[in-house]
Amino acid sequence: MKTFLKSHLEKALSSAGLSYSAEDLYFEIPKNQDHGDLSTNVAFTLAKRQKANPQAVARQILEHLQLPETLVGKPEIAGPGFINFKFKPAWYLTGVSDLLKQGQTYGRHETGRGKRVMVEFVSANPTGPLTIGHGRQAVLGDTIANLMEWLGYEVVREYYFNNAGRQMRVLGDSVRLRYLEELGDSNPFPEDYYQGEYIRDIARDLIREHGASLKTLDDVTLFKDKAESVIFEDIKNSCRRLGIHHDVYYNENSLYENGHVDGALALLREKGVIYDKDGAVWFKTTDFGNEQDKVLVKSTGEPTYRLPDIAYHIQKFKRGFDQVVDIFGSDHIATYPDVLLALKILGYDPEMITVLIHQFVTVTQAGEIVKMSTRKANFITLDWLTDEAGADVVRFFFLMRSMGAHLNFDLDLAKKETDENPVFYLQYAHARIASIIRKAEDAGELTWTAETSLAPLGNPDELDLMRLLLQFPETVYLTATHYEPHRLIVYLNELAAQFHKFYHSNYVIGVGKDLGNARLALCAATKTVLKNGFDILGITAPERM
RNA sequence: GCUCUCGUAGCUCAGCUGGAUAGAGCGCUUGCCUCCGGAGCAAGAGGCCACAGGUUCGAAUCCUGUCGAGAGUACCA
Repeated sequence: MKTFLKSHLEKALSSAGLSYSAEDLYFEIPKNQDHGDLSTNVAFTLAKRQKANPQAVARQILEHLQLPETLVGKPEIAGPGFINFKFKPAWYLTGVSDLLKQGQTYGRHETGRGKRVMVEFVSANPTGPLTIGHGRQAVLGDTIANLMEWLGYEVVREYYFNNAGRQMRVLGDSVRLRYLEELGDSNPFPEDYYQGEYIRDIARDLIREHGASLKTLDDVTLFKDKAESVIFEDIKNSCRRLGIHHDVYYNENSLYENGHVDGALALLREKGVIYDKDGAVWFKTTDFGNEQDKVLVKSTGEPTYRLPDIAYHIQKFKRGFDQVVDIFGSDHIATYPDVLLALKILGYDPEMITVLIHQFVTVTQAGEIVKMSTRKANFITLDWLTDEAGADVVRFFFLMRSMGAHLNFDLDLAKKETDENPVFYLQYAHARIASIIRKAEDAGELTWTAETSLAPLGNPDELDLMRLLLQFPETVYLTATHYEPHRLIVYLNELAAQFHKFYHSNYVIGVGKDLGNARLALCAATKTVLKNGFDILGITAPERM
């Protein structure tokens, strides 16, 4: 709808002899419907540049603007120089017919066709169950991946993990100590070890499988491996319950085995941004405006997380991705600038990497803030939340706020308010439409197809509903390109509200065949858009509730 | 100390390259079920958009400063 007007406007501008650039042509949907369906402030932008009166410029534009009268009404100049466009019903009718023809592909785009994008998310090391914080990231990542698919990209969902290093040794030893404890040997359990009950569960598993035969084993490898496989399975299951899967689990260790870590260091060294001091290897980030140089390899010979991260991202591009999306919690906010800097030095375009930082979930219970820490075991697991609220509610809840905002999760409210959760409002609209369609078709009176004549539609409720339906493709596009899933929820909410409003004063059944069929088709169109939106969000579209 | 994110209704939050009268949900008040699903609809109360300056035709939105919240600031990840 915008591109249509845009091309006409461009013609008008050039025939009026006004110079413009593509960015000048911007349309917005006015908040106030008296201002039409679309509005442009192009007269302001051009007037500013030429130091002219915006209203005069607007008049000049309109003199040269020719639009098909069957689709668009006469544009009007309003206020200090806005140009407002109002569409005629015919525009909506053809739009909704198209919608019905496209069905479940309505809202998809081609902009990413032939391009590959990787979305990396969760990437929690297998040291414990996923928490609510991980849950937010998991749902965000999966939904952003869905959105990229709707833009036409080929998407790979990736999980990066590390099963080596100190953390994992501590994990293994934690299991070992619990194992001994369960067998009656009490040992002091260090405070910085993993305190969670799940460690004890794993230890009991080992007793079931091996009895006391591991008692004299000092090497933690077996304990570590067992913990890793049990926990990883648990993590995957937590994701699965929310409809989330990963295509690739990328092991940090493979970067060492294939020489990519050393390779990355060597490349940086060639660029002269590396030096040795105090037995460690340093990255000269101060040359690029940083306060401090960063260590890439410790004096122990062990690399810090930065170096494998750099190597990993080099591999992402070598593996042929055109675009990379990384999703981190705000606790990783300091780590990515060094990685991006290194990639830039090595000649990669940092624009190809989109780093999305989401704020943490703060959990309150009985007015108290619950602190989350995997190690302290004072955390709330994602599984628990899924048990309590259900997958749809969990997904929706994590998506409904912008990721830059802290998400306040009131547990008491989440538990007792499930009936009034906004997700039900949307799903109810879908179920209600399904019910109407069933009833109308069962009565044998009404039918609809993509060819059904929508001409009888035209009252304000119907036009408002159609207007919103036709905004869906653009909403998907904006939601995806801004990586802001909550925008789609805001839109779907508006759509559901408009449908309920339409429903209350416009009968489908019992109003005659022509109008009935047309309204039935409008219901079907609404159902399609809701369903397509739910698919992107990953929530179910119930036929009955 | 420094960096990043944030501050909008009683609460939780939207507000699209800066646009016209600042919105939604929950909670509160009041109406609406002989009729397609009342998990709904309609109406109402509720605001110095943290504060102070600046930029311009125009600021919740951009810039500077102050205050307040969160995260980061390791030879931990």
